[in-house]
Amino acid sequence: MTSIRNVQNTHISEQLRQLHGALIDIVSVMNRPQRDEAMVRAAGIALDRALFPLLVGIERLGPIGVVEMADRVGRDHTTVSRQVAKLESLGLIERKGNATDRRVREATITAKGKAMTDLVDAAREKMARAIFASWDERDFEELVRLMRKFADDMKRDVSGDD
Amino acid sequence: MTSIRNVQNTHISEQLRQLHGALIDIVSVMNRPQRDEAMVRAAGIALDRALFPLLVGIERLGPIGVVEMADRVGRDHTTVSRQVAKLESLGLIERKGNATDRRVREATITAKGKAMTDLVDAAREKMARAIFASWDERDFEELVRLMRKFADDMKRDVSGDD
DNA sequence: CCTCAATATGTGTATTGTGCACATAATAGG
DNA sequence: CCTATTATGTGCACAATACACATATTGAGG
Repeated sequence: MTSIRNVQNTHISEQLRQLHGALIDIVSVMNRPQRDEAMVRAAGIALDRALFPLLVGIERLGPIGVVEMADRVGRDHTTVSRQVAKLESLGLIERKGNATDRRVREATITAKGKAMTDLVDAAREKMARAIFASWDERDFEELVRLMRKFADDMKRDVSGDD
Repeated sequence: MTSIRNVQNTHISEQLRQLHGALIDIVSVMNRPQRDEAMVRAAGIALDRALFPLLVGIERLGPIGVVEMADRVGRDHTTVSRQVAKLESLGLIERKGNATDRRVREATITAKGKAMTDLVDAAREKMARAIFASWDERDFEELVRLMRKFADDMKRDVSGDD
């Protein structure tokens, strides 16, 4: 192995560590005393901390079953089963059996639930616009493109050899 | 407001939604049955699920106090206090009072703890290299740069008006 | 120098969240 | 048809978490 190659490898390792650090910071901010929850609470609605990611996920990915959702959030399917049931009883989502596979009971967001995620989305967008206000357009577009690409390749890789 | 401006605003909103979607996917993968934990478990060591993010955080950010760490992970400081105490009793971190402020007991990773995070880091780097194998160098460098910038601006913004 | 609000850490205790063992229903493939 | 696999769900014990409260220290004013 040439020393040039070593340098490059070292450089990539450093870059990867940088990237991981940035991801930690981002997740850290997203974890803050649950900004979303605080938001909604301020709007007069209360929702258990644990239910929020699920509601958002169902809005984004629905109709979606319990198992797939559990895989997404990294929790046991029984845990998610209970939480989804709670969201249903609150009228924030509804479920109906899938036509072709009657084992799955797909969850979809209701108007009431959507009203809630819309509030949160608006708050998030406002925050995001503040963050990107000082960015030039090229960088912004590039971030979106590369982040999307990264997420896709990550998913592909994980499902591939796992 | 001109219609051109509307189009731009709509475009940005779409981009932001894209970005948020990508972030959800990324966090989703990072949440998988705790890849890290599974890794370490495979290496013969067992560590409570909840302790892992803290150990990694202390390795990255240490020396660091309980309150700041709690802020990072979005948990109550009392919860983190107990978890850090557990990490200490396991010999994975150590703590010493800060010289100038004797209220804080800063946590630092030990050799034993470092050995553990090194294992995980190696696994993560391997995974990351697989993901980026098909990327051209420019895109990769740009992703790192922009992600770091994004994380920094995000932090700045949050601490600013919160 | 003294007082008091603010900050960092920690303990007791009740509640919530979570996973495992297990069960049922439906599907898919010999 | 059987049988292995998959999706969902319940009972239960335990882990994780937050709230109320306590102690020690700091720092800013008076």
